[in-house]
Formats: sequence, C-alpha cells, structure tokens
Amino acid sequence: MSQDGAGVDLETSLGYLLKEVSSALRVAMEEVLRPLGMSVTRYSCLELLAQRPGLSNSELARGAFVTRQSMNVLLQTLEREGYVTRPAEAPVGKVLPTRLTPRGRRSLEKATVAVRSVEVRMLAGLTETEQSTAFRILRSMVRSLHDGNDGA
Amino acid sequence: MSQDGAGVDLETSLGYLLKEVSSALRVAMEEVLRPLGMSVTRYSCLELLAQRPGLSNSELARGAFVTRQSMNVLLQTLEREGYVTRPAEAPVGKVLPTRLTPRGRRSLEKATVAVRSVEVRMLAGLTETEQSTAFRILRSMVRSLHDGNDGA
DNA sequence: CCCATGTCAGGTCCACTGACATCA
DNA sequence: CTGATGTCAGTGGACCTGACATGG
Repeated sequence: MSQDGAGVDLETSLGYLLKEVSSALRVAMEEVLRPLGMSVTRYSCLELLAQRPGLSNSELARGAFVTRQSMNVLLQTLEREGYVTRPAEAPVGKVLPTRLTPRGRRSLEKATVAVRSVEVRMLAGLTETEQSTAFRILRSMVRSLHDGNDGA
Repeated sequence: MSQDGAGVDLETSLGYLLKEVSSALRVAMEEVLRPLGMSVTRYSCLELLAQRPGLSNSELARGAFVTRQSMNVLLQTLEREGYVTRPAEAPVGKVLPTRLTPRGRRSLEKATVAVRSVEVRMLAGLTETEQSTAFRILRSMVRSLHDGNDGA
C-alpha cells in the first residue's frame, strides 16, 4: 500500500480531517452540555427557536440536521418537560409553530455560555481573516456536496 | 435575537457550519457506501488497516474516532465475515494486531473509488491553495479542541 | 393530483457508558 | 498501583420504512 494506487491517504485527506474536527467538536460540546442535562441536538433545537421563533417541526429538523421523525420525538419531550409550547390547533395548514417557554429560554442561556466557550476555544489561534476564509471554504463544500445529492 | 444577548448566531457560527458540512459529508458518504454494504466507520477501519497493517483494536478506534468498544464490535463482525484476521493469541501483551484479508482488500478497493468521488465533489470549486488553507485551519481547530479536553 | 407536513409505529443500526479481567 | 488494553453487557439516540390524514 505504498506504491500501488492505495486510496485516500488519511494523513492528507480533507474528508478525514473534517471527520476528526467534527468528532472533536462533538465530544467537546457533549462534555460541556452533559452537566446541563442537554444533548447537542436538543441545544440546536432550542437555539434555532430562540433565533427564529415559530419554526415548525420539519424546519427544526432541517436546521438540526436530523429527520423530522427524530425532531418530532425531541419536541414531544421538550413540550412535556415545559421547554417549548405548541398550539393545539394549527393556525394555518398543519404547521405547528413552536416557541420557547421562559423555562426553555433559561435553559438555553446556560447552554449557550457553555457552547460559546467551546467555539472560542476551537477558534483560538485563528485570525479573523482565517475564520472568514474557513467560513467561505466550508460553505463551498456544503454547496458542492448538496449539488451532487439531488442535482446529479 | 437582535437586541438581547442571544447566543451564537447560527448563521455565522463556524461550529454550526462545521456540523452542516460534516452532516452533508456523512450523508454523501453513506449514500455511495450503502450499495457496497459498507458504513463510514467500516470503511475507515479498512482504510486504516490498508495504510497501517497490524493496528490494534484501540488504535483503530482512535483512528476512526469511535470508542474501542464500538470498534471491537465492528472488528468481530469483520473477522466473522472474513474481511480481517487477528491472531488467536496476543504475541505480546493483550494487543491483537489486525490485518486485511484479500477479501477485505478487494472490498476496500471498491469503497475507495466511491469515497474518492465524494471527496472530489466536495472540493470542486476550491483551488489548491484554498484546500491547503482549509487543511491548516482545520488542524488548528483540532489542536485547540484537544488542548482543552485534558489539558485544562 | 402532487407534494409537504405532523404523527405514530416497528425495527435496526450504531455508538456510548459501565464494568471486569489481563498485562506492561 | 497506574495505565492501557480486549471484551461483555446494557442503554440510548437516531435512523429507516411504512403508513395515514390533512392541507396548499
């Protein structure tokens, strides 16, 4: 596996490195969120609702990168525990706009502090310019990957 | 979200974008690997073994970013199905060096083609310079995240 | 009619935690 | 004794598939 057409060369593969980064980020996030009784997906859901109140189940699912079935289960838990509210009847169509309760907002605030500390740590050692560059490059990757998913 | 101290601003968060990229990458990888009866972790394991024959269970786990328990289950499956071999007795200590069988090698070859196509697609639209920059920045992120895990 | 949505159900896969024994 | 390892057992989260009703 040194002279033949061996595969991807993990040491220099951006895909492999990307997996490493996301693994490290996920571990770090779980580490700080666990003491708060929160998972990454749960946090993502609350954060989405804070920034865009009234999102529907399907919209939340897309925003948190899970299926709408998984998000539905999570929303039922959050609703039962009093972190979010949804109207009993859909004001229009079938979409049930979800909103944070004060309790959900308080819970989110603590989590946000924890998550922000992880992000700050991750970006330590990177200049503003580097961060902008990273943002642009990662956006390009997302676009390219999605183009192939359904387009081609 | 505009006047209060709301959290992370998902639209501009590198952490969120990172999750989006890794989600898209994972989906794209699974999409091309599924027809080959292979998962991402399974592929990672085989690729690691191809490049560094004789890795132990724990080393493979670290390389594939899963726990050694998860890797152990996977290795037992791969061994039962004839893709890898491990000595019945540890030549030294408890470490069981694992190696690909010819069958494992053949299986990996097909998967490598598929995975490479995904990577090529992901990097379409990026210059060599941008790819190098991305590599350096992502490496920095990994380092920073790990520093905090056990260091601080 | 077609498509997206909300919801429920069953089954499966995967990775994690916990625990224990072994060995350097 | 500490640390790393291999392994077994149980748990949980997220997935998929399928289904059905509702609404744009």
